[in-house]
Amino acid sequence: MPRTEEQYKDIREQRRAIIKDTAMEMFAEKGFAGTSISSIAKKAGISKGLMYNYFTNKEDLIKTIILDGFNIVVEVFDANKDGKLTREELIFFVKETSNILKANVSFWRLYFIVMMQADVIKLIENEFMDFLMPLLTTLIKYFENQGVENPEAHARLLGATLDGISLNYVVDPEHFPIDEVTDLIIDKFLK
Amino acid sequence: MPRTEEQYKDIREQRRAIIKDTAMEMFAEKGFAGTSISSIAKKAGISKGLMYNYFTNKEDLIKTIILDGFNIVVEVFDANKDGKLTREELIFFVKETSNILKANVSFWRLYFIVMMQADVIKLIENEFMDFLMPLLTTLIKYFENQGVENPEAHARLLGATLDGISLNYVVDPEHFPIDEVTDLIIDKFLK
Amino acid sequence: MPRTEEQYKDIREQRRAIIKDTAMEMFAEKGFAGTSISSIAKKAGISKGLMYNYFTNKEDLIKTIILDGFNIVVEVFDANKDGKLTREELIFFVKETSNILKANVSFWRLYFIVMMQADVIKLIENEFMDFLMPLLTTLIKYFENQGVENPEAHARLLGATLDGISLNYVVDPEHFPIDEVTDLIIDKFLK
Amino acid sequence: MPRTEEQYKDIREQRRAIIKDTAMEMFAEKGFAGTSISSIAKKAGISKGLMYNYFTNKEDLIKTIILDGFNIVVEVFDANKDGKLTREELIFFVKETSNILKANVSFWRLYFIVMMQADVIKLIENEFMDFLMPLLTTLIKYFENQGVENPEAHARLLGATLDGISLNYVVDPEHFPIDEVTDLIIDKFLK
DNA sequence: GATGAATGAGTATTCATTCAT
DNA sequence: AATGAATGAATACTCATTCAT
Repeated sequence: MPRTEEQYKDIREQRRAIIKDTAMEMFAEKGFAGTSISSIAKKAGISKGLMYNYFTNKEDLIKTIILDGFNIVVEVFDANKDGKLTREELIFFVKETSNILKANVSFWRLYFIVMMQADVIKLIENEFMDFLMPLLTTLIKYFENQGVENPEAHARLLGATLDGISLNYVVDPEHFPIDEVTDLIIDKFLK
Repeated sequence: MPRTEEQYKDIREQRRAIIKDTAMEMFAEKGFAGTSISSIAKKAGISKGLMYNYFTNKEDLIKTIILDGFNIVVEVFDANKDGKLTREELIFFVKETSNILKANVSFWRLYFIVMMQADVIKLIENEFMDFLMPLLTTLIKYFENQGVENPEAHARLLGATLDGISLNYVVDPEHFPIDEVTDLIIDKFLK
Repeated sequence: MPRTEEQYKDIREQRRAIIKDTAMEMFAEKGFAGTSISSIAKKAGISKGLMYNYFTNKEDLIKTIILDGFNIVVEVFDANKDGKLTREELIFFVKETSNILKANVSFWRLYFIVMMQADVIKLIENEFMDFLMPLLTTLIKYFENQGVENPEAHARLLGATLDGISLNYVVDPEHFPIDEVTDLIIDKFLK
Repeated sequence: MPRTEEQYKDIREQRRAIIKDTAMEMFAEKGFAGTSISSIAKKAGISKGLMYNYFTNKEDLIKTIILDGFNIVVEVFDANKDGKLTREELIFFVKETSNILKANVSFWRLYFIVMMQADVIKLIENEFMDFLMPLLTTLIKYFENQGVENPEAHARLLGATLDGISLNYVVDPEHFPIDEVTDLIIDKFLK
């Protein structure tokens, strides 16, 4: 009996996930340019040719991986999509950032490593900005409403700080005191 | 008659400088793996073959560049070598960080990119840690002396924040308001 | 649908044979170092890249060719694998050498020319010794059992003589009286 | 005081000799293609550019070396030019072969390597044959006078044996017992 | 859908040779 | 005569991508 359309779709999606996971691991390990399509295929247990059935090319593969990560973040902050931010929402936002990191360190470790690569950044520059700017605008508005002197500097500093924390945690999750540091940010920025 | 030894030395040093500057710019622009030796040669106005007269290979070139910059950093923070930090010294430290970044964006861009690449990290891992750990220790001591509740969290947060700022500035130097953000850090952490 | 495993195997074996034959001819004509991979590819009617699908590198190619020849010889002398040699076996051995040469002069002509090249010898030194030493040891034992005064010199001389005959025959098969010379060796060494 | 013309000529000739000796050693060690002009220059203690003042190019250098050696050989066997061979002369001939080999292994190593390369053979083929054929004829006559059944087979076998010995010795001069083997030939063929 | 053979442009690197000084 | 910087063509090898089956 042939598989149902549903089953085929499931197989495809599982396989896509395997390819993406494998690729992310290898991109993190050897760099984007240093990882060949055929080595990913081999490790993922499929043929080279079949890779192109799932992703149109190498660029598509890395973009998909990166955008998947964006989407997770975007989804989490869905609550703020109205463009307005209360103090409580922002505190949630900050805490949630650390929770997401802690919940899946290994994924985000790879994610950061992959994202930092110059050639990768170049590929997703536009999408990255499309994702980042609304968040930044919302933050700036928040600090404006708080009546601080330099709202953009505040917003940029908070963003940069969250980047720095993520990076430090992800590089050395065992030693970086993420909970204390998170509390400290809230204390410094949001009290 | 051949040129004098002095003349040959001058030629070599000038050429080496041109190659390093050009390479750094391109590595920062396109990444290490994404920049070919021949494209550097072309941009530097010399032949591909001559590159190998000045650097034994691509790895030698990137290492030389990284270590050159590393020496600059070590020299700048030499003042803090006593291991004790006053508030004024720390403020100087923070400001100097942004000054160094601004003074040579393209180098620090490359520097960050390189530090993120797993296989390149291994090349200078040891030297990097030898440089970083004393700074962290000194920072922790500073916050201990300030009598804050969680000195390590403060030190880590400040370090992470400087990382995040550096990263954000380096990725988009035209838009990131580094001076305002720097003032804000001083205001938040060191007042 | 992909080809069957059988089909792929057939394709690979045919291609490998074509590449090896072409390479041997060119190595004999222009020397190992003087023959480029891409020129072999062109003459074999395939792309440069495909060469590396069949042989991991140039060294692998020459080694495969040389070891193919060893294996033919080893197989023929399989009968002597017990390490003991009767006079009859040794006579068979000597006669078989000339028979093998006569049966495929053109192959062995190329083979000798390729084998004589210093850079080639260097690459297969170990394998060559692994192949040669057992034969030599067996020969020495034979002459020991015959009670001659200097068994190693006898064994070496017989080996060198067979080399010289092969070389002379292969260089000029039409004029070199291989049968008479073979009979003479048997007469001189094995009576 | 400037050097005399004579002195300049002496210096040139000494330098040419040094270059040739150095080159021969390196060609024998690493093969012709595997030895770079600049490595010869470095080992000979002169600049790369000056090499071209002494030899018009790499081919000129190898040809000069080969023809030099060829002249040595012709000179040594001049004594046998009368076409008649006594047993004592033939024994001297055989012994002299091994003496010449032993006296300059690295040259003969190179010489054999070069003779094996098809395109180089064509350069000196004629001179080589002019030298070899009379020797063969003389040998055949010798065995005729000895009253052996098949004089040509004897002459060919002796020639081939000397070739084989030369080859084996030159390939592995440290282990090949050339003196014992030489004595054995004399014993087998010339007693 | 699936395979892996096949392509060709691209990469780092080497080296004989030239040339300004 | 002497130097070594400079060139550029050539080489081994890689890899994203295509395609016949």
